[in-house]
Amino acid sequence: VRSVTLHDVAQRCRVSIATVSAVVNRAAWVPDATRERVQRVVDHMGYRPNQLARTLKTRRGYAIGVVVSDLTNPFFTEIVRTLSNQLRADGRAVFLCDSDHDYAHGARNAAMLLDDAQIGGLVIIGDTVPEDVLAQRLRRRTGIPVVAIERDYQLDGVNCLLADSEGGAYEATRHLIALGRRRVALVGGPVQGPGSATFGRAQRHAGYLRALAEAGLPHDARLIAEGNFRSAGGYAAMQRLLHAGPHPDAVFAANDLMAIGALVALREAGLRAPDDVALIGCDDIPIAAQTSPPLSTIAMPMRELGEAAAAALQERLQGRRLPAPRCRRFATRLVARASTGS
Amino acid sequence: VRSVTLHDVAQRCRVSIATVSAVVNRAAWVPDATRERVQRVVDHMGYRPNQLARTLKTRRGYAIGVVVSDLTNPFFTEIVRTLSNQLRADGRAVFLCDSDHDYAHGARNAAMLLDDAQIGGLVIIGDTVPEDVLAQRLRRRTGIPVVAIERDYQLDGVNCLLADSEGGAYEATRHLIALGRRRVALVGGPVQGPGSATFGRAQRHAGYLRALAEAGLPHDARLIAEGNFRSAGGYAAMQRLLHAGPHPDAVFAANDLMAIGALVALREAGLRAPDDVALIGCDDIPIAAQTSPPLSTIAMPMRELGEAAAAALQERLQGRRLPAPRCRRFATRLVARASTGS
DNA sequence: TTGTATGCGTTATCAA
DNA sequence: TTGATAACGCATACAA
Repeated sequence: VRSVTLHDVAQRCRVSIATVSAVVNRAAWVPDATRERVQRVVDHMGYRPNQLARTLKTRRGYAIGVVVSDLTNPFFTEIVRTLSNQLRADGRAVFLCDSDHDYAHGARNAAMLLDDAQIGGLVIIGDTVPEDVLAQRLRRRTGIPVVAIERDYQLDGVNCLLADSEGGAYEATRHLIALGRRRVALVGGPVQGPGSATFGRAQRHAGYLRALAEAGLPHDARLIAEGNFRSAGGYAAMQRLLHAGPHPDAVFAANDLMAIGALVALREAGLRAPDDVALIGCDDIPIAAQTSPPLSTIAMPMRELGEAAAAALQERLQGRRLPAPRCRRFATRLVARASTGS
Repeated sequence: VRSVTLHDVAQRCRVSIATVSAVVNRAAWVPDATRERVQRVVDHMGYRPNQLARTLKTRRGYAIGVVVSDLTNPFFTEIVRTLSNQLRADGRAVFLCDSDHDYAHGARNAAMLLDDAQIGGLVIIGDTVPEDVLAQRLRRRTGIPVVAIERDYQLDGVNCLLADSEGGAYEATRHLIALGRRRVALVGGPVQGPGSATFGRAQRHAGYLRALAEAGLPHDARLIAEGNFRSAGGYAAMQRLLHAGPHPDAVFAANDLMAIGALVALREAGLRAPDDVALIGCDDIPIAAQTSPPLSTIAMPMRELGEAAAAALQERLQGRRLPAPRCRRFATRLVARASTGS
């Protein structure tokens, strides 16, 4: 059961395969008469160009590869969804790869996509593809558009889309302080290993410190706990915070997943939010609005990021060389819910 | 910047490309001497076979395609993760496509994977690829292994992996009744449209009815509300249930996402679980254990499903024709937490 | 034991 | 305005 090839169509039309190819690729020189005649047969026979052969020949893939750090984090899936819907609307295939918090997996995913599948463009979401690996792969396949979300690669040819996490963390912490809280803790991202190179990780730490300093609050190391951007990490970090001395009266968690874990730890310790401990997260993933109490958070511009990534990619694929500034920054926004009080 | 080809290696070794190809593909007839010599050069030059060319020639893709109904549902992502980790361990590339609750997207995804990317195997998770579309695509690419999870395709060449949702729903409902509840409601999946063809959808409805009948409880239409397997649908369904008359004293939601939505609706209505309404979900996604109160649920065998899918695929790719029975059923398990009482 | 040659389905360069 | 034809990188039947 072979599929229809250029050859079949050509034979049926009594033209050469070159002509059919020209019609399919909308070459300008084909006269309208033959164009129509051929096109009709193409439609009738249900001819579809073999993308493998096409890519083999042109070295320009038609599909877009997406590498994502953690598919179980709604922050990422939300971005992935808007991104791929947009790309699909642009008529592109999207191949997604999950790295499951692992640099090795991220590296393999990038290599598979770039070397094996020979994709036409790449989107990297999160920090799971090491910079040197990316640089090396890009050296082989030069000129291929790459867009990174929430990671600041110092590579030219790659566009970086970043959220203003520093500002968000600053606002979050200020919000807690304005509520009258004085022992404001941070459940941060991992200081090393997977997740640590996410752009927002250091930014959120910095924003937290800036707000504290501005309010003249002392810097207390016992108020800072390290998580891993996952729920279990937030849970463990909160427990450590509670056992480290007099418990904090407010917590800024560097993402919502950790905030949810922290919420569980608080509940188990018999503490209530916001009465005993005011809690604010970061990302504004859908479940944040459905926890009990609903979680205050810093909304990350997930849809904007996804759409901007698709747009940047499409723009560069259309041929234009320079894609605006190398890095673009997107605003965040405070969302106050019950977990920080009414 | 060309990459290394068979030709380059052959030239360097002073052998023909056929020999190098044989070494790379581990042909039996190559003498150990040359094999080693060639292999050394292969490694040294960093040769990697061009998968596109290889697939174009052999018509057997190396990658596995995965189509998933809803990437924002942790039930699916959990399966996807174990599946792709397993496949990666088997040395296969995995390309994932999200259909976002849309038959058209599902159809396009399957077509892209099968026709364009010419994958070597396909896994379909959920109900988003219409049966006729799949049948048609499979007719062109015959012999390609396909595994479906939670959807019962009546196609040969397709392995179906199904969970015992009927039994699970039955247990869930019985659990509620055993708690002394008499007005036991169902928040079900969508009766038509995307989601409706999921194997578990009808099964859960049936299990619920069986338990009611067995307990001699009357069948009351006002106790059944239709959701869409998403949180918002569960929320709306619960609201309808509450407005339809005297509120139910127990609810079985056909998945955890809807149960979480229902929980929010209950809270907003000033009702408490389990005191006023006992609530049980289905799936046992990670957040189910972290809601307030923690959600009782029917655990679906997500890891087993993912691993079995990888195993079935691998088995069929290794050449064995018949892959055990066409359909395999996996057990579910009741997990009692606070939302149904202590 | 090894090399030659053909073709997979395209695109692209020429010549007609 | 068209049609041969040579790659693209690889696998493989067949000749040596």
